[in-house]
Amino acid sequence: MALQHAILVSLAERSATGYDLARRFDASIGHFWKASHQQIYKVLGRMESDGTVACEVVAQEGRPHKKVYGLTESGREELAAWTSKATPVEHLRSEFAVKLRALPFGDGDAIVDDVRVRRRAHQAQLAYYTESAATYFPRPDELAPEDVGRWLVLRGGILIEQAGLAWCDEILQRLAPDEDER
Amino acid sequence: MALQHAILVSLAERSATGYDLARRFDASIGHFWKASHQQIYKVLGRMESDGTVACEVVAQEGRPHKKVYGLTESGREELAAWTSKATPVEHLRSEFAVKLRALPFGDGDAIVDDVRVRRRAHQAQLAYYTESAATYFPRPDELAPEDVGRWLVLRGGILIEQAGLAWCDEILQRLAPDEDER
DNA sequence: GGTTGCAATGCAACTAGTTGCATAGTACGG
DNA sequence: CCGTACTATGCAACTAGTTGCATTGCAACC
Repeated sequence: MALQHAILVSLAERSATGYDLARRFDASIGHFWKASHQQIYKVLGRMESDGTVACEVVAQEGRPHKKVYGLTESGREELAAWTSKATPVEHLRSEFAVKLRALPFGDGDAIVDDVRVRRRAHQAQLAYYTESAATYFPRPDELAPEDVGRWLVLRGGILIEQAGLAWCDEILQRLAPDEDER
Repeated sequence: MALQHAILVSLAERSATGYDLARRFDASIGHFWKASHQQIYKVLGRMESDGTVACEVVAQEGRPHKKVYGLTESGREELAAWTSKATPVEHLRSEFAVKLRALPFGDGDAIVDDVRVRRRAHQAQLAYYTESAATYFPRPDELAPEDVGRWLVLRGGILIEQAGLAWCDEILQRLAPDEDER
């Protein structure tokens, strides 16, 4: 039930509708935890009946009404309680690694193509994180206390994408050494 | 249905019982795709009725009988077909990153403890991969063709764990700079 | 002689997440 | 005026994975 906690964090940062949350989970926090709007509405509904969040229905002109959710006192407690107990170390799960192991039984060229796609994705993501870091945290040595978490998360993203990129480069060097990598 | 493909790869490398597979998914291939024995038996059953694997029941003395599974022709085709089509790039999903973002709303000391646990886990995993690489592939420049995939997977593991370790170190430097890191 | 552990298989109930569909009004481009 | 896109919410059916339990027999340890 980790989505619950991701929602708690997101709502702690700022109250929002399910729709807003869905957009945040497409960007920002969503770089580390994806969720569809269906799943968000479902969990949000459960959280409301649990009492960790509460909503206020806001009528809008020319738009559907919306339900703005915020944390309740019990939600804030739940969030604090979650941070204070250890999160089990998640093991990585990479379909891509499985596929690499399938090299002797499959189509090497297709796998190389796959690596190239993946390499570009890592590059794009890395560029995004790097720019975000430069834009929002131009002086990482003088961070406001409330920004430390976000900065560290960005740093994690950067390190992980760099590792992914380096992996792709090693693979390409091994499997397609003659071709121009770009 | 990625577990299916992981099982196909594992059985392509060597025929096995469900029990054997469960052990492999605790080590080896399991470093990149975990699965419980329950899940394995379930999927194996479905794969048998799909005709991608077939089993032979082997009686044993003083032990329960066992079902040794192997790939069928259709299983080999399915595996090759899977390698030849692109795997969607999986987005990472890190409860830990979410937790970091919860820093302003939670218990900083507990989070630091969590980072230490995580750091040790990355260190252990890195040591395991490094040793495996040294043991099984002492001469990475002269790999047999069938070993290339396994070698690249190990390299990926090493790069990812190094990135995880570096992340933990950055976090600790930021959040607990005075304390001895070891 | 009892407990623990290994080999070997599996069912049942549950939780989490995905995919597909539905609705409804507004705004904007062609 | 027609189609597309955005705001906003949600249900239903399905797939994947987790958790808990059950069985059988042997070997080894204390």
